[in-house]
Amino acid sequence: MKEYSVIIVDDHPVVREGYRRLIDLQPGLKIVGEAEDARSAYAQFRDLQPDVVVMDVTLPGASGVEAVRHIRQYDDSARIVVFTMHLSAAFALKAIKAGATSYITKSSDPKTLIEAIFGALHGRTVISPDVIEAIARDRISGMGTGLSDLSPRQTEILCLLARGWPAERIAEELAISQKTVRNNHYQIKSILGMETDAQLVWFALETGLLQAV
Amino acid sequence: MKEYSVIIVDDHPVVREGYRRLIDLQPGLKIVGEAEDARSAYAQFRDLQPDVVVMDVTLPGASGVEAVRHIRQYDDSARIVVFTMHLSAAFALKAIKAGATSYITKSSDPKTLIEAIFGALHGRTVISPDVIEAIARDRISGMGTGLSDLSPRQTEILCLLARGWPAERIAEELAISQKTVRNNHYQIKSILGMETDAQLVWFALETGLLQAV
DNA sequence: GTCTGTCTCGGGCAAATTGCCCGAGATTTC
DNA sequence: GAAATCTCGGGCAATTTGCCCGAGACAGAC
Repeated sequence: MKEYSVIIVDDHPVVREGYRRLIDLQPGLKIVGEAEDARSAYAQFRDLQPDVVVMDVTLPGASGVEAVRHIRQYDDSARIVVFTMHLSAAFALKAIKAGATSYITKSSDPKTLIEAIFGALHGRTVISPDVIEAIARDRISGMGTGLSDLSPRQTEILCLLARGWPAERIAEELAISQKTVRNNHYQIKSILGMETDAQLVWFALETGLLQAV
Repeated sequence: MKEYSVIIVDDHPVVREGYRRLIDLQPGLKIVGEAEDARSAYAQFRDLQPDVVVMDVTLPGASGVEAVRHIRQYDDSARIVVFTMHLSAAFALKAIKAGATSYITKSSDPKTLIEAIFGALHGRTVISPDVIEAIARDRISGMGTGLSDLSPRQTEILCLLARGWPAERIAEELAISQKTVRNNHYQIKSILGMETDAQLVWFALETGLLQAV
């Protein structure tokens, strides 16, 4: 029986132990490497050429979605199973668009993860049921994730606004006038259909633009 | 050698596997039960009377801090190690005040967790270095968590504001005038020293007043 | 009893911001 | 090279904020 190689990427050591217990003891799978951030994930992939990568998308430093994109750029046939806490339609869509093969939440049954890994080996995409439901709900209630309706600049400004930066500081940071920041602020709220600034924060959080501490 | 009993509480199955690998294989410790939410954590504690509880504080449904309080109410000598992703001074202080013996973040070295468990058996409190630092930083920059500086009513209004409710809806909900809501809004911001509404959301999140999805 | 403190609720008003519309360069896309 | 899209900001009325004030309620202190 062929044994497939796996590398795991997660920033929490205890979670990596969990993967080992789950994946390594599975006949047919073998963990050949571990990484705890996006950069070393990429390095490990290049060095070890594993059959599958299992990774969280919330990592210290660069976003895991970036890591997915990066790895797929290097090797278009890479199989990447995203395994994360975030039950967010927007997050999932971003990951899939970036090139993830599957998207599974950590509250799923461990069996689901194993199935997703074997599925990925055969190029099958698995998305856990809770995420499917979230995506469906999202599609019904609105148009897409909403994030895609914003221009890059608007996304950038939203990011700063949601962090709690005052218009003044944003204007400095981006070297534009406060007036422009305010205009964008207004535009962003009306595009996303939000009434208050607090809602913007929640949006940024749900969408994965920002991460809760 | 006496073997101490442990129950683990976490809503992610894979993380629970990680605990098993870490704790169960440790000579002197044995996992006798698992729970995935606050209610069953309490039930398990009553049924199994373990020597230590290792639990995350962000659980589906009721907050883990409540679970800590509940368990300590039932058995004042219970040893509870909080093991969580949240690197937040306010969160840690709340957990400790609720009766947690130790507070360790998931990005800590696994050894730290084991040490905290054995420490807890002897009644020692262990707080991981990153949290200590966060608390120190907090104490220096402000006075306490800040939440205690707000009146009950202000806390209530903050809660609604941080959820993203417009002043109008808050006024309705609380049956007061919009003007009063606005005055409180201003007061809250100046008491807490915040400049923007987005910062209020982060404050509510860090302080445990609200929980991120 | 009265006094003092704190909380809640809101009025008032100048200063600042929002909501909304507009136009001009720069870039992209076809 | 025409059309579409971004980005940047001006303008201006309507609203909100920042800040100060007073009144009624209710606690505990003396």
